[in-house]
Amino acid sequence: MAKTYHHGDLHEQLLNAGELALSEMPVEQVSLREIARRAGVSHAAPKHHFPTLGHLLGEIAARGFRRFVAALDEAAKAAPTQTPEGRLKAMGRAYLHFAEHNAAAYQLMFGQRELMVMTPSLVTSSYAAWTQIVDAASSLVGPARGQAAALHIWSSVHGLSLLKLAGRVPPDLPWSNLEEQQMQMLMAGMSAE
Amino acid sequence: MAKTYHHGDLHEQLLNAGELALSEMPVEQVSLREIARRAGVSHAAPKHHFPTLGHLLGEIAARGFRRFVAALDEAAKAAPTQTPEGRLKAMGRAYLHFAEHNAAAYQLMFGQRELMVMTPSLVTSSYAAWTQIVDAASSLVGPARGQAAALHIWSSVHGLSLLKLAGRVPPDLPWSNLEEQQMQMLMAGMSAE
DNA sequence: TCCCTAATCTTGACAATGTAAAAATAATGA
DNA sequence: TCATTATTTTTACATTGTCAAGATTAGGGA
Repeated sequence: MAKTYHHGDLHEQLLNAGELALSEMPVEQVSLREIARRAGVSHAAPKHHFPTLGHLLGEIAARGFRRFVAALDEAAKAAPTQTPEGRLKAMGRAYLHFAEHNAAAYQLMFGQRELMVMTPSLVTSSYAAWTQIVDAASSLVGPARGQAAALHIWSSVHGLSLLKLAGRVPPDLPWSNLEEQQMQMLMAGMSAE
Repeated sequence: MAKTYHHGDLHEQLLNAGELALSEMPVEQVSLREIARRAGVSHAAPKHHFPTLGHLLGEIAARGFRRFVAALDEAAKAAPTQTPEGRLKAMGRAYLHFAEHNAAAYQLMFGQRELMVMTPSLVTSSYAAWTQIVDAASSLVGPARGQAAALHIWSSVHGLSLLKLAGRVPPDLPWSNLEEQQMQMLMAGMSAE
């Protein structure tokens, strides 16, 4: 089913336009009409490809999760010290880096945007991100404590990212040191017990 | 300057209506017109009390932070074991409880709502929340490491709250146990080193 | 080649939002 | 009492997401 009707795969172009918009403006400003505008079509054109804005955003978020998983995976493989802890630290740093440099996308992926629809591909791709962290955590603390440890990692890094994005980290704190300290405490908490 | 013009202190009533709305509907649906509607005035009436929706939301968030600080303070005072760790744990539990039972308010306070304005009272009340946690953390790990520890606590509990609110905590995990485990790892991470 | 059907896109409309300006109303102060 | 000022309402406008009706175009038979 090769698609080349009017615009040649508008479905794909809408996703691209959405991602581009998300990289250039805050998540709140990314509207259906804005995406359609960027794709060069009328404001109602997306209707036939995505029933609702929520579905379009859901697909964009799914793409984000795929990039996210890939970034963490790559970081783990490129970790300087190839131990469970070394890989986890590398993933943590990659996580913070991703959130900071893909702020709007990250906020869409994890945000409380009520209208975003849990598309099947969003479910699977976000679940893949979760299992990725569970696996990495399990290799450190064993499978029995894997999920709890993963939740702890995720909470910490997620919370830190959001506090930073929301500007709630006091600006007088030296960030570069802080990031390392946070990772340190995180690892210590899991290794203990 | 006793205020009893038309509605008898509409300023206050708008804040009340806003808080009530926030307790009855998701944060995304709380609009200027909705708050005005609940206060029984026209949609443009708030203009003379709050120049913009962002200012009104900012004041509501400030109130939320005051309730938040009070709740954590009370929890610390009522902690069963009056040690730095005991108080911190009680505060952590109170934090999670507040976030869960004031979901919309919490999401407003910490959310990435772009339009919310950092009102002076919001700055001071949110800073009060921060120093409250720094103080509690300092009493456990000493003032030198207080800020870093506070950030770690905040990140973890904040992240956990948001993951739960966003429905990203896998539902097959037993929450009651998890909450305790998370606190355990959190404390272990700070106490180490 | 022609034409019909179905997929795709545009146009126009509706209700809702935040904000601004103008008009109306009520309270204050002389 | 009355003019001034503070407060609220009424209109209006530019946005937004979604829907329904058209117009347009592509595809596959004849």
